[in-house]
Amino acid sequence: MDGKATTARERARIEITAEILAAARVRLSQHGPGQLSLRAVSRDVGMVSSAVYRYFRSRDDLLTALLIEAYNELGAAAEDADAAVGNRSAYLERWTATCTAIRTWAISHPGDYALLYGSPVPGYAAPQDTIPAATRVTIVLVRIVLDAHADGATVRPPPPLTPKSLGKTLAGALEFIKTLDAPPAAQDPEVALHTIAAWSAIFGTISFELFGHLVGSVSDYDAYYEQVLIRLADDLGLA
Amino acid sequence: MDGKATTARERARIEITAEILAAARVRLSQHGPGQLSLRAVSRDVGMVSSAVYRYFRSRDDLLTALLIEAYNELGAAAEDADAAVGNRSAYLERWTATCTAIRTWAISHPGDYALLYGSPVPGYAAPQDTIPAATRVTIVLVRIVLDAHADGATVRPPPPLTPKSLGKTLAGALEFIKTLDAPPAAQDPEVALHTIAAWSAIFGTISFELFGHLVGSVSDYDAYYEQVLIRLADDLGLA
DNA sequence: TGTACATCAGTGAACGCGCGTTCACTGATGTAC
DNA sequence: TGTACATCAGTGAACGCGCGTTCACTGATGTAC
Repeated sequence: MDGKATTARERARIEITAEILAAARVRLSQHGPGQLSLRAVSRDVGMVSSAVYRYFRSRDDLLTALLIEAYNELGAAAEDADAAVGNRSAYLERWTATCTAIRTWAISHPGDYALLYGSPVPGYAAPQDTIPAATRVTIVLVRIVLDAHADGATVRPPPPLTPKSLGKTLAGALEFIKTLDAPPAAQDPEVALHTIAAWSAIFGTISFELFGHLVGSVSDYDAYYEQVLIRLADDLGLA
Repeated sequence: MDGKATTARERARIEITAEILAAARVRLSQHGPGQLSLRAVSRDVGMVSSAVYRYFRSRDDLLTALLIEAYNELGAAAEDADAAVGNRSAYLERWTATCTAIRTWAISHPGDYALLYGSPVPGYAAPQDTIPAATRVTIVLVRIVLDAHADGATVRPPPPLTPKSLGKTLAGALEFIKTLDAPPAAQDPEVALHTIAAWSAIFGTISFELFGHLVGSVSDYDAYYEQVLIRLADDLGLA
């Protein structure tokens, strides 16, 4: 069992695990998180429901695996979109490309998106294992901001009311930013605040679109989203 | 039946309808939309499940009534918070008070909030009846922006890339704004864009907090939210 | 004011459904000698 | 290379559960005369 010679059983196990996950993803994309059940997935994959227990200890385990896979897929989409921009100093372009990729992914995987960013699934609490996957997309966005600020970008001076304690409020975020080798210029509560706010705004905008809150107000979601992105980038000092 | 002399039956009907709704709201606040079922509500209210059908034609009817009640409660909270600001020209104060009231309501009614702004309930589509109630909170926010812009507030000039078609993209929103007797200065796609974006950002921020996406980044949600509000107000030209 | 009938609220049993999970089983795959 | 045993994937029945909805019923409230 030195990892080289995989038996037929081992190969089958990996393949079927993937097959179950894929079936669950399809169900999720076509029917939403509410319709996702272990039995439904087992039916889709052509197994008896109890057989799935050979691959996932419980429904919650399956959910966790799904969350991780979906987060990773979204994260990869964001990473790829950013990486595809040749001019690494075109921060606005990187920002727009990344955010557009995020929305594109969300629209083509509405069920997954609802699972990740909609109301939490009742009776299920995501374990710590999902964090690294969940963080990938965030890192892409933050990295663009950090790169821009290493290159002289600035955020508008804060309004007069900013309390001294803002750094403490965002200590976790600032710590996280340090992890990413942030330039000193970006290790600033004001930059962190704008970044977190922009991050929330992006997902708020996508959620409003997908969950139907913009019906009647916005007729061209593509155009709307692009303009929102540009304003957010402007706010972050990207160009 | 001239509406004056209500019979005991009629009074009872109104009271019990309200009682059922109240029980459903309690369930919602304590267990979330996933745990909301007609049977559970009937149990809470001490009735047999079939009896609820005397008051609501179906589960979907009950859901609709709940949505309307919750939207109205949120709308009223926002309206009250705005109205409580004596100086009607203190737009930043009105904005902050209103947005704070929205978040306060959301936090004390997380289940209702998830029902209104989280992932849609599977198999349920909200009917048109919910629109007026849903719009109330939006009107409060928009009204503050409109008042400020009638009073000389301005939004920063848009970045160079703004397309001519932005007005068409936001035609619905501009139409809606006209309904509210918007001053000419505010009948501007750029103002509309900033307003819708701010509206989405507020609910995105609240959702991120309630749905757990800020865990680890933000330690003091009150302080964080207040600073986000101030930046949004700044962006909208409020002061 | 009293009686006869109509309306309606609430009961309790039943329908068919899907769910997560357990368990004893069969039969195929892998391993040790 | 062949045999004996251990491991494991998948089956099918069963468990107890909660769900939305229907239906014939009882008994109270309302209405017309």
